[in-house]
Amino acid sequence: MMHEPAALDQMFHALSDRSRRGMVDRLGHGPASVSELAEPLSMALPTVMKHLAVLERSGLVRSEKSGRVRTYRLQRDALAEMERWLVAHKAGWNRAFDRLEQFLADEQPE
Amino acid sequence: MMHEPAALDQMFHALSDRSRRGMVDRLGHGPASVSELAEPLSMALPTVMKHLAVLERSGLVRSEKSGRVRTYRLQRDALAEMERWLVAHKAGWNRAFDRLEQFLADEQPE
DNA sequence: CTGATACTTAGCCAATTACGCAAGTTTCAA
DNA sequence: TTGAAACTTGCGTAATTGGCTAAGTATCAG
Repeated sequence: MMHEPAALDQMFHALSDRSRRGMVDRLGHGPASVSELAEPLSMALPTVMKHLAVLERSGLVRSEKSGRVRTYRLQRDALAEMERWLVAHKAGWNRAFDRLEQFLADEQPE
Repeated sequence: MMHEPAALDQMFHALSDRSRRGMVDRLGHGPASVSELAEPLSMALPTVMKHLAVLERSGLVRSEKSGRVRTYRLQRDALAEMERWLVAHKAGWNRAFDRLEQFLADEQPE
């Protein structure tokens, strides 16, 4: 259960920035070029590229260049690992509160 | 649709560190004191406290002090927001690949 | 060949983060 | 009241981030 690969670090980190989440959002509507991704984000192009590099390192997106255009798209199954973690821990969350309720119930039989 | 509160930043960031995920994991089994959380993590206490501060700022956990012991516990419903984001975007992920498949099907009628 | 397009690379900077050590502070127990 | 336990605070340092400008490189259109 302690497999927790470093990839998880990268993915959570990648999504901890609003601009990057915005890019992911955009890519959910289909592949896009660097400038298309940059357009809504009042930021210099090199800054956008750094964000894209973070996303790509995390494995959430991938890109390929054709001519002078680099196209980014979502990486299939990339969310799987994060989802696994969240689902596994949601269980823990619930267990914790179940126990709390149990405890309260025991404390105050009224 | 662009509600994306800053809390999401904090939560994703909080979970982007393996030690912090470990603490959350531990708290899934029940509340714990600072030293209990520190014990398995070969780190100085002040370092552990900073990690805990990050988790608490994110809203994922909360703590209260009684006597000289501060007890941490998971914050109910904290994962809800992250889950909402992930679920919403998993849809995007799937949509993207549905379209890709459609495209490939159109391109190569063979 | 020339210029515009679409990225890339190479710095630079301010702010934040991650970590550690050392020295507090507050409780609790004897 | 003395000492240990359990945090807390206060630094200091090194690395990382998120942003920029300026100057490349590589295509593509004419």
